[in-house]
Amino acid sequence: MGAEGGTGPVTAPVTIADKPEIVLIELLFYAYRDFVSDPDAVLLRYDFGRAHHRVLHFVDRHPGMRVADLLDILKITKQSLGRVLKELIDTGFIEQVPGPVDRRQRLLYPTEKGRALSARLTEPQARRIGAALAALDPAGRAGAERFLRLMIDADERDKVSRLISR
Amino acid sequence: MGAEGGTGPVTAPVTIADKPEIVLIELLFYAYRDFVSDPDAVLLRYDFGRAHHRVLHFVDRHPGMRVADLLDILKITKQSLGRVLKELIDTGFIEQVPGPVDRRQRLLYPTEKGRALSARLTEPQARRIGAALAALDPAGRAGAERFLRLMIDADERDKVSRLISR
DNA sequence: CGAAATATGTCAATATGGCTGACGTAAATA
DNA sequence: TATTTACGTCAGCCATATTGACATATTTCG
Repeated sequence: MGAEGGTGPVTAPVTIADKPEIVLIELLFYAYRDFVSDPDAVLLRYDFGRAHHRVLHFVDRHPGMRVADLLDILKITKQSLGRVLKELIDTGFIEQVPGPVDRRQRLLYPTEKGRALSARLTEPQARRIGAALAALDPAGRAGAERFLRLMIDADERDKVSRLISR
Repeated sequence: MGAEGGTGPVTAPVTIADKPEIVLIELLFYAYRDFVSDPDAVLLRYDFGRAHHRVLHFVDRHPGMRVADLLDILKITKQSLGRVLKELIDTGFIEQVPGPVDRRQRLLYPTEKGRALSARLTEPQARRIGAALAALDPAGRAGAERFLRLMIDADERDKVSRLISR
């Protein structure tokens, strides 16, 4: 093979002919990059970051959820969650209520204020999604949803499906 | 209306009937969460993180790209890129070559070693994508791809399309 | 009942990956 | 020649994550 034996620069691009899956790999990157940036402007006004958004979203979506459930969704440690959650509680967006049956639990609820902020953060993302779905036919919409479900770890899919569909 | 005038906990969940777009919003979160974690195990062995992966991927995909192009894809500052890029260069995964026409540029190329690592990092993600696509019919596949393209900022779509399709 | 397990919180140190601002250099361009 | 461009770098800081250790209720189990 050629004279370039060294570990010099490789000039041949990786094409989608070589690896067709690259298209979706990269689309996921670009899509997520832009999609998650939507609420940044609003978050800034509250001195919050994306971590606050994620926490508030899931607490708002599943009022009364346990801390452990939230950790399992976010896949972070309780120490990481701690700070962000504390700030959301201190500023009155989330409230903790002792579990009525198991009093070790501290069930998480949004306040009215929390619900309102969550809705405001969801708004631009929902608009983006809505516009995309409107541009697709039913088969396309179903494909998008199925594809994303299949991106989830196989052993998490049922749990996620249950969370989403309620 | 009721007696609960205070800003007490809100107990009503947000349902997908209220906001159908939430399904896709959450699926994007769960999908990305698991999808990007695939290469972590391999990255660990090289003392690299996800930032290294992203940089190596795009340099490998577009050999000879300019630093400015990379910044525009990643949407980070040159200072952030700096550290990660330096480590990839110091460890021999990426090489810089002065631009032949504009010598201010430092064109980025993967080394053979860099190409190999990039392929290894891509592998598990490509498997995940491949399995998902295999489970969809052509209309579903097209829908997934179109949906993700529509998640990208409108004024970025053409640029991204050009990047991907070469 | 007492021991063990569970749910949660917290303190401390550290890593990663981002940011802003300031400044420097070489090369292209006006 | 003056300005702009492409890139790099130093310094400090912020957000978000980690590991490990330890504390406190409360529930469950033997």
